[in-house]
Amino acid sequence: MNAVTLSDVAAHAGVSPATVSRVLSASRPVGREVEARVRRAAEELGYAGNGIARALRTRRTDTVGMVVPSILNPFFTALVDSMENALHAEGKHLFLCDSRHSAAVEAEHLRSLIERHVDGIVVSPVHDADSAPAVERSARSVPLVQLDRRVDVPGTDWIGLDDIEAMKLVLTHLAATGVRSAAFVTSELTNSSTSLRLEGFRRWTAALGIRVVADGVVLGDFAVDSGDAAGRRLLDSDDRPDAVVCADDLIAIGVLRAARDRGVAVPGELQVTGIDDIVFASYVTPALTTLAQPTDRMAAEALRLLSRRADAPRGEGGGARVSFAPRLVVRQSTAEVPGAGPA
Amino acid sequence: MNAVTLSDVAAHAGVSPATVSRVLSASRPVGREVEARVRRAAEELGYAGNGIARALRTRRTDTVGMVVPSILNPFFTALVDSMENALHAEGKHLFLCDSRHSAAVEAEHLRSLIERHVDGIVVSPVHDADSAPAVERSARSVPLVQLDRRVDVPGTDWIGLDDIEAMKLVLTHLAATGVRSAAFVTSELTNSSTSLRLEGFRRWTAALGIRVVADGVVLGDFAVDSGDAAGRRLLDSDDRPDAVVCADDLIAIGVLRAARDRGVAVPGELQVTGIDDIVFASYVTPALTTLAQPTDRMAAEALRLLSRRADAPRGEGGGARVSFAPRLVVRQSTAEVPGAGPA
DNA sequence: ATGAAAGCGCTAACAT
DNA sequence: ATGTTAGCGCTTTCAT
Repeated sequence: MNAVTLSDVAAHAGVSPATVSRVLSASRPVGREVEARVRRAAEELGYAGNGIARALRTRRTDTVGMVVPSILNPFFTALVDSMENALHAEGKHLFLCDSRHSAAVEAEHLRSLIERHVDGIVVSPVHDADSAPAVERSARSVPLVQLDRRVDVPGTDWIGLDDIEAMKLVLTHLAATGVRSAAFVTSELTNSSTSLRLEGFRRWTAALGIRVVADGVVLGDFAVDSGDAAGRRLLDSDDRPDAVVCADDLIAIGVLRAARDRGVAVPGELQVTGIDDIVFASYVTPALTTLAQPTDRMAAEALRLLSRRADAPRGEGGGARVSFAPRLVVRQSTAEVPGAGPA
Repeated sequence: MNAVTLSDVAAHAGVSPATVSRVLSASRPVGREVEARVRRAAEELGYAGNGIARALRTRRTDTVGMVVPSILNPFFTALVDSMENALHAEGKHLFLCDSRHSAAVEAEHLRSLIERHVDGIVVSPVHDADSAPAVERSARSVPLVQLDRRVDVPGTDWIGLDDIEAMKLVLTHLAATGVRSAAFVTSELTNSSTSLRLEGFRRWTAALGIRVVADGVVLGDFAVDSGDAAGRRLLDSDDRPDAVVCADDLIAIGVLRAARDRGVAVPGELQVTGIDDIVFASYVTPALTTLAQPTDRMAAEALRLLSRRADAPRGEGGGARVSFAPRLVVRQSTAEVPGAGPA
């Protein structure tokens, strides 16, 4: 519909296209009077510019692609928001892709992003194994960092949570409230977060002398319904735990619902914890004790690593692994710590 | 990093660039043997293609831009998800922009999308008045439809909820449960949804003989904390309503929290309703009675209108206004309808 | 069925 | 400080 080109502006202002380009991109000094004429011409014609042509020439799109397992998961929504903020501050833009938990869709998105020549890619791979080939291939043609989840690809950077530390924080808190036995509810072991959190759970229950109940590790999805089902199972068991530690807040909210349906008092008879501190964690009843992830800092770090890769000569180099410690947010789904006075 | 071009493939296969293009885009018949040779060459060289160059030439990007007030609002998250689904089905991609409730940021995003030559724009304008200039300007250079919220710009299409019908559904239900007085909590009157919902509230309370309490229309934001504050105000008032009708689920969740803090039983002493049926509406206590929006159908309709505009010669034409009726989802925040037996 | 050539709109050498 | 020229990688007439 709009077809005003840079050459049109040049003709209108009586200068060369190069001069117009210099004025509009401020890439080189230009005479005061000429500059004014060019600006006025551009204004009069309603010149809009063509980012496609510019990108073809400069080989930069000022765009970063982001691929997440599902934007419907509030944690990823928050991560996307943090990335958008961070990019906006640098005048860059975000091209968002949703894998809908499918490695095939994810691979397709990655290919498309590379074809679009984004300046970098931030990806949270859906699957430990299935995601690896596409991630590896992509990392060869564009700066790429993994965020939150990761696959094992040599020479790529990763930013995420210190999962072991996360489990330490949660279990130490629970131990202080008097918990003697616990269960762990998480997703299938097909992504990195899950595996590490389970490892942390095992390590720190052992270290703190908390007993893991029979069938005390339940695998499902990162979803409320999955947590609900797991909760029922655990509550109906003969070996009911003092606490259910969940690998994310959605699962924890499901467990809370199961407890309510079963008439089990939280935190009186059962304590429950999550991870992520999604917005709704504070709105459920009882409000959820969880671990907050510093998504803003993670996003900033992701961008830093991305531009480092962009500047690097061609450095495969070692893959950086930057993990952030979460912050424990104590709410009403866990019990008071004896001796700890009220705030 | 990757620099394999179509010409490289052509040279490798011993054919002209034109032939390679024809094979890879299947745009014209090509000899069987030649085709095989080209495909093998592309494969061997790891040819990826350059979407920028293609877009420059074809003037199509297979990309639709979407601009929403805030992706952190779960309703918009759902809308984005629906759009992504619909686009994915047609092999197109979504370029998502978040206005963070700022008309200035929104205008910037719109400009950027046009510069990127997206094939179309779907926008939910943040502000009745402030958003208008940029929306109007954008609509002149690219097919554009408004979704959910709208500004008054002649000749642009809009898809959204039938807000009057929405209020009718809610209030009819409340009347049936025995509600005699009500209040309405919404955002400031700076966006289209709010104004229409308020109008519907006024019209249908009058029609159904429901009294609007003193100071019974409270304005704030589409946010939980805002609903919480409004809820306290209404509950502390001398003229406490039987029901609080909220303009979205976030507000309603805030009102529920206020009721709990004040020890007011829901739905016994106070009934509460929302709009949107966000995922968490069913997880709060008591689960929220609300109106579900058919976001998938809305997204599909948005795309249909978009391509209609793309095909149109240059038709300003009349702006279509397509509104969808919501579906009432009755949960525990409203009372039983007397005489209506259990399901 | 294939190739040659032009050009999408812009920027970056290279002149002057 | 400004203009001239070439060309980013692709598709698409127009020839053959």
